[in-house]
Amino acid sequence: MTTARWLTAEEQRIWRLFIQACESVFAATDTQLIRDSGIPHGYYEILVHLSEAPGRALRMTQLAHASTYSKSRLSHAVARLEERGWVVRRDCPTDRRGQVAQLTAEGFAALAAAAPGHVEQVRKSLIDALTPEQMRQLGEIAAAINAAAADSGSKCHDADLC
Amino acid sequence: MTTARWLTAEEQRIWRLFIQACESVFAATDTQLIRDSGIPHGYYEILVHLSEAPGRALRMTQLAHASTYSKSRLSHAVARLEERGWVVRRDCPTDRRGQVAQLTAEGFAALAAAAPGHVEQVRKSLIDALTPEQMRQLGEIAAAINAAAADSGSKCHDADLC
DNA sequence: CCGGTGTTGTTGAATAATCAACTAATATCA
DNA sequence: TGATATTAGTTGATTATTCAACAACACCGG
Repeated sequence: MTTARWLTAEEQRIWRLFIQACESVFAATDTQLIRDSGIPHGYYEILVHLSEAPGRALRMTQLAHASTYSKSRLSHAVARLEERGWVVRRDCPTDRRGQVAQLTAEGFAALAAAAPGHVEQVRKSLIDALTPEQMRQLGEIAAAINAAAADSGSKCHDADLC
Repeated sequence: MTTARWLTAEEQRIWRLFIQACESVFAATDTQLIRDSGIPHGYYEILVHLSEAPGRALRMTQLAHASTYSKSRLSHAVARLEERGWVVRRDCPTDRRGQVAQLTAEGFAALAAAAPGHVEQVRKSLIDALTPEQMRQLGEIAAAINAAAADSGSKCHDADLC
């Protein structure tokens, strides 16, 4: 590596604002979800992805990818969701190694009960804070960031996330 | 609360892009820091704030606020940084309840060694992915989000974070 | 069909974060 | 002053996450 280009004062300012903004949004949504529904945001995401899948069921690996969970983390998380009765694990019919996580009626009900408050909080923390133009810009910025990550991720050899 | 306004498809798309973008940036920076320096990003932030403080020292509460750590989390984290020899705790001279966390020479050296690689990663994950105009927009967007959080936070009664 | 290789998912140990309870010191105010 | 409330910070228990090792199965070439 050649001499590192240091951040300009402006770049550093924006970087820190960005960190703080992300943390404040996620802290607010997570706090609201736990307070009103007892569901941490990570679990909420799992339930959402299951609820949108055909048959409200997904293979563990697909679910992990959709929720950006590692396989291990998902395995532990689904175990806890199973204890709550919100998810069940079934054997995969086409691959005997595989497991299919399926949302139960109770899980769907819990999600349905939690969603309105969560949506309201997302509005408060993010959407209502921005102008429509800024929302549009944020979409493009986020897409650009994700594209860059996907690029460098293409040479990723990490155990779980590729 | 009246009937919740559901998210439009476009709002939901942007919200998910935003979540994913934040996760990809923080995952990348954290992975790089741990791989190259053995310092998780949260610890790095603590070291940075100390390094910038007068005397490279800060009261625990100020440090917690600067790093958006809860008091308990900071207390545990500083204990671990102390084990590494990067920080020392001293009694506060003006308030006998207080503790002052001070960066050691070793801690400063560790930070200095880690910084270039970290900066490089921030460029890769965020800055180089965006146009200068988008960086400017991101700064304003983040500022707006933080301002909204500060507003609703003004009625916050949480034990730690206010 | 058999052996190597990659994939799927789980497990338990180690590490980290959260939560509630607590000590000790300070601030407030009658 | 003295009673009470606040604030600073720590601690230990609970819970969550990561990490490395693993078992079971699928796939692929000979």
